[in-house]
Amino acid sequence: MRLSSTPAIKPIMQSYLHQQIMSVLSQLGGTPPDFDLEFQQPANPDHGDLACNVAMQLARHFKKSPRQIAEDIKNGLESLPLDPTKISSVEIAGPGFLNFRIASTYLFDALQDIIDQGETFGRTGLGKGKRALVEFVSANPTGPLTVGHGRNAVLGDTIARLLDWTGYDVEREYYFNDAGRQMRVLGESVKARYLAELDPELGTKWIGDEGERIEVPLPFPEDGYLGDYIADIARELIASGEQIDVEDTDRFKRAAEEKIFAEIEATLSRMAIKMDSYFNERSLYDSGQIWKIIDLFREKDLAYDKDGAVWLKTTAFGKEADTVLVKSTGEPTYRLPDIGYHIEKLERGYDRVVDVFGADHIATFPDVVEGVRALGYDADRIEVVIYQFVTLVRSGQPVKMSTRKATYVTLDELMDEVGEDVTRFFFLMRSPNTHLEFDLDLAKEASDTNPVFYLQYAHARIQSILRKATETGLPERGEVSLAMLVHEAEIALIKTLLGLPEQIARAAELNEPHRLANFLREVAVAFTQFYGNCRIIGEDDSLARSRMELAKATALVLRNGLTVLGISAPDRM
RNA sequence: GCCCUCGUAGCUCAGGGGAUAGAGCACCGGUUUCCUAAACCGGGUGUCGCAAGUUCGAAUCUUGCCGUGGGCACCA
Repeated sequence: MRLSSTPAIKPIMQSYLHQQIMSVLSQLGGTPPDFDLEFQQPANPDHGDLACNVAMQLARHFKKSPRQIAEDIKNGLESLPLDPTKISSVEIAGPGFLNFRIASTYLFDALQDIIDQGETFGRTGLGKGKRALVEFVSANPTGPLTVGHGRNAVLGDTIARLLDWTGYDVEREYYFNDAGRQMRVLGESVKARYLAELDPELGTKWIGDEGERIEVPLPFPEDGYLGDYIADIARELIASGEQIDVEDTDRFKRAAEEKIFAEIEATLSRMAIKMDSYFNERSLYDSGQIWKIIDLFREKDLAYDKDGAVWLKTTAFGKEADTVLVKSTGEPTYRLPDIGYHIEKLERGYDRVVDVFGADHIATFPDVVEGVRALGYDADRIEVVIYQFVTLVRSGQPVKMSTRKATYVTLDELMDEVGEDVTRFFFLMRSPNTHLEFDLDLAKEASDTNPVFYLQYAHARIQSILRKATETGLPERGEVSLAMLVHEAEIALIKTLLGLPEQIARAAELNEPHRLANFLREVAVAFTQFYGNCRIIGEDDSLARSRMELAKATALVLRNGLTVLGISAPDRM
């Protein structure tokens, strides 16, 4: 039997051992000034539950061999002595590692603790009293959300959930701009379709590059939006019977914005995503904040006029060239409102300001962060999560998508095809900074080859066992003795379960939800090994009940973990 | 040309300066009078892109080179 690794033990044992080892080291003659102990969890179970490399690190300091130092520390620890209800053994191995094994009584207490904590197991208080803002999606309402937005949405929402579970007071915000060029073109696109609907004799023209030529009504803008939803909006306007002044392009824009925003919210809602606030870029103009920022840059000699435009000295931030803040037309480039927006967020007092951006922003956000910093704000509070692009794969071939032809796959279509849970999980299961290959065939497969089903199945199976146990007459109440859980699969499972809080905390700290997804797979694997080796129904009542407690704790860990990922934990499949 | 990402098994990818670098898929073989076979068990020879450097120790940190993707507009 191959047992899964034990990612859990470290925080439990570490603080205790840290104290004990430092105490021994001071008896042995002390440590260098800025020295601190390092612990790690061995990949190999033969190396115990926790290892310390202190002997190797201090070989030079003590002018002794690492193994000799390890021997001295071990002797020192044993004469303290170590608490046998916490640590069951200390061994020296390899070049001088100290390998510690956790006492099983400690594990049983910890297991009881999981059960007692129930739905709150996994929560930690690292962010207690702190506030975080996660800004994500932030697509201008020019069309339906696409697969690419989906990765953004799921990452942002899950990061918010992770922060919530680590004690932060979290808000989700959507930033958009309804006053820019994109939205103007959107209004003109709708207007052109509207006119064409009213007047079938209205001429058409061809736009686009060679190979991608598309027929559109004559008034259609060259870079207009081509999706069918534009004509739908136009037809709805006609059907509404409203008298519209066709010169009032803004009316078409507003109609489009309203309709599209409602659809975006509905799409997000399918994935259990709800924004707390929407921030309109326009408010930065209305408040005049934007122009104050330029003055501040000028005062610091970081902005100047040239060729009728206002330039930001990005060369002062290490860039090759300066960049334009305000065009000669008087219209700011995106940098200026972006800087303003981030200052606004920092002034709202958040301890962490997380942005979720696609890879196309990778080179531009540093201008914004450095600009904010240059104005005296604590830009270290800004954390930018960059994710790489998504490729859909069907039958081993990439699905061709073209924004130009509006032949992209929408997020709704993706969810229609593979389901909401699978959509969320697939967007989360890879590190944000790796290019994501979304295999549609795998996503639709209802077997253990699909990682989502594998996790959900483990949960459903536990619930099934618990139902069955009740049906077969196992008394609800009775003696439970967790100390009966001595099989190596049982011990390994307990150790794995204990890792949930640390895994969530680490994923939150690094803004990397995939860590939790990977951890849950380990839990499911460890449970499956337990399931294969240890029966519940049919055993003596007290052993059966003890194992049921372990199974319940496993279900809790799976459900809590899946909840953080925004994925359901079904009782039956 | 410059900046940023990534480069790990046939494929998709984990990997927090540590011990013999892992998982899933695929492929091969086995398991069902037994709590969900939507399952389980067994099977891994890889220049961790290449080369230097730092370190007791490097897939991990530094630098250079090669390759992928993204970006280098008075677009966002």
